[in-house]
Amino acid sequence: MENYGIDEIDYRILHYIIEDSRLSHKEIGEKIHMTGQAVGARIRKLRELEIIEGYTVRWNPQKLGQNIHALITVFLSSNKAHPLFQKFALEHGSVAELHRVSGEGCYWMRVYVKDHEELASFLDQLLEFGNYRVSLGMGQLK
Amino acid sequence: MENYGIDEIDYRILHYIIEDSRLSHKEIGEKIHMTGQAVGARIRKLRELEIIEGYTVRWNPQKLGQNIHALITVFLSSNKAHPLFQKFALEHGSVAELHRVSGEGCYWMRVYVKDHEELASFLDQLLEFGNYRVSLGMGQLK
DNA sequence: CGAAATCCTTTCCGGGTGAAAGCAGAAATG
DNA sequence: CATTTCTGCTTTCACCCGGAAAGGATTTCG
Repeated sequence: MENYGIDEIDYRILHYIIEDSRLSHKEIGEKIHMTGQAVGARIRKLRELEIIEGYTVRWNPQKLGQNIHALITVFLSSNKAHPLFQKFALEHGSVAELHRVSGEGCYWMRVYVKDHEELASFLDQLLEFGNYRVSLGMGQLK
Repeated sequence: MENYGIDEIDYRILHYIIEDSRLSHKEIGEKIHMTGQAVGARIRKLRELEIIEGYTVRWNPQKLGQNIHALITVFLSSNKAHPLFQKFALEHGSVAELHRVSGEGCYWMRVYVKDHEELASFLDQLLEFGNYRVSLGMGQLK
């Protein structure tokens, strides 16, 4: 819970740029009654503390033909399977996110593919390493 | 698979800005042998097509004291529970992501909390609506 | 009280962004 | 084949943003 020197103002700034990282410092400053430069200094601090890890975009897989959004929990069948599975998942372009987990399963991952066929093929490959449980995303609410 | 007018160059640009949305158009242009303005026009097109939905940052929940990253599948006990559950999840600050799913469960969500106590309290509230399965994130690999 | 630290504002400069105009190559048409 | 049209890139330009530096207000501590 090392809270570094983060205060309420930093939180508010962080929320604003999570929402839209292209807000100018000046615009954010107007919301919180500061100059843009002061906001810039705080954002720089958030970067240096690595609370902000990087800048990216929200993009729409469906509009690129990735119509299937699968949330997959993986149960490896043997301890030896880990390195191979990791290599597989890291290198596979359909895997958008991968976590080691405890609780249900060994890994959890997010996969985007374009159709059922591609999903089936992916799951076939996955069977090499162990078992899985799949949920298909039907719409993001938040 | 409505591919709009997206070509290989657009894909490359998109990958670059998913990686780092603060790359200047000029820098991207150097990688793909174009001027910054041409890159800017393509990015504008990606925004207008809503392939790029918005700009945001990658941030580190742990450094803000949100030490627990829970991946939760929710099984609602009754059809009547949906509206209330949705309201609960949408309004609860710990819920970072929420999807309707088919397959395992009714909903899938990502939750950040600071400790086990907070998680337990959250799960208690969740029990009002139905059942759940929890996995705890132990490290992101991708 | 005086010094140091912190954090803000003011000022200024380099550079990025987006608009507009112009140009080149490809495709369509007579 | 010549002409027109369209598309997408480059050039130019004006504006604004972001970061650095310097200065000022407030708090902390000996």
